[in-house]
Amino acid sequence: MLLKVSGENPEPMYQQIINEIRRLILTGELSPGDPLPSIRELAQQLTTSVITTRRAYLELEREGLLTTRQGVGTFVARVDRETARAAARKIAAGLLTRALEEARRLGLTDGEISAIFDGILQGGNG
Amino acid sequence: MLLKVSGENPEPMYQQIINEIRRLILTGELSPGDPLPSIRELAQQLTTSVITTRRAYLELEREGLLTTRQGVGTFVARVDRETARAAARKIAAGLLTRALEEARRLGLTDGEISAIFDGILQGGNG
DNA sequence: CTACTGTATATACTATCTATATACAGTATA
DNA sequence: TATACTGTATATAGATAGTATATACAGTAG
Repeated sequence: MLLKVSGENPEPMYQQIINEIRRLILTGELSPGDPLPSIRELAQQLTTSVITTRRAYLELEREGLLTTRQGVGTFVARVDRETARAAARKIAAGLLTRALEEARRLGLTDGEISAIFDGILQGGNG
Repeated sequence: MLLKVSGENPEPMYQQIINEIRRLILTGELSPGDPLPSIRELAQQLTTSVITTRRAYLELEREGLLTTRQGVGTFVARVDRETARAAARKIAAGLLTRALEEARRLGLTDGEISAIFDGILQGGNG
């Protein structure tokens, strides 16, 4: 399991791990029942501490994306695809809402913001 | 000058002050040449420390939005309306780009993201 | 000259994040 | 049963970011 985390990213490491694992699950790259590396293994892989990896796992467990058993390990929880997609859409909606609100607060009209967004989509990658 | 900052907002206070003053300038509520409260005044108004308000002013000065003279005070810099609007659009583009990228990383297609965005715009306030 | 302004520096505290270590309880396997 | 792993818990401690308070200096305006 290869997570894209970086010490240069200003975001806390545990948050990066959460984001990455959540993405792998929501995109289907990790399936229900898949085992995750132990918190010790992951800490070693990412050259970070066990507290950090455990915190990430705990948060994802709280979200219902992971299940954990002492002595056994941590696994992707049973999450059907439609629920996963709905979760992804919800997260995206939150991100877009926040961006939209900030843009509005800068005095831009919805029309202007919409035009900017479309411009980004066109100009965006293929 | 009334800034909307809150200790409950997880964002650092200096960042909130920066955002608010930047907004006032970009929306035209503050005009070129307008004086800002002294760092001591603002610190008192917002019940925060001088270091915090000074940090906000310094950053905005670095951005070119404020000019400062020792012994005199701090003022809104000469910024014409079109440049201000362009700056606002640029900031908005940055916010939207980041939200879009995160949404893509969740496995959502541009079509889906666009639909979500439109839904937010419709459902958004009036 | 006085009262303000920004600039600089020092000390110190709080909160968050993270590293390292130790120990316990549970599980799986040989 | 012993071993090697797993997660859980706790302790100490360091680094960083943000912030509070205080003091002092230099500059400005009336």
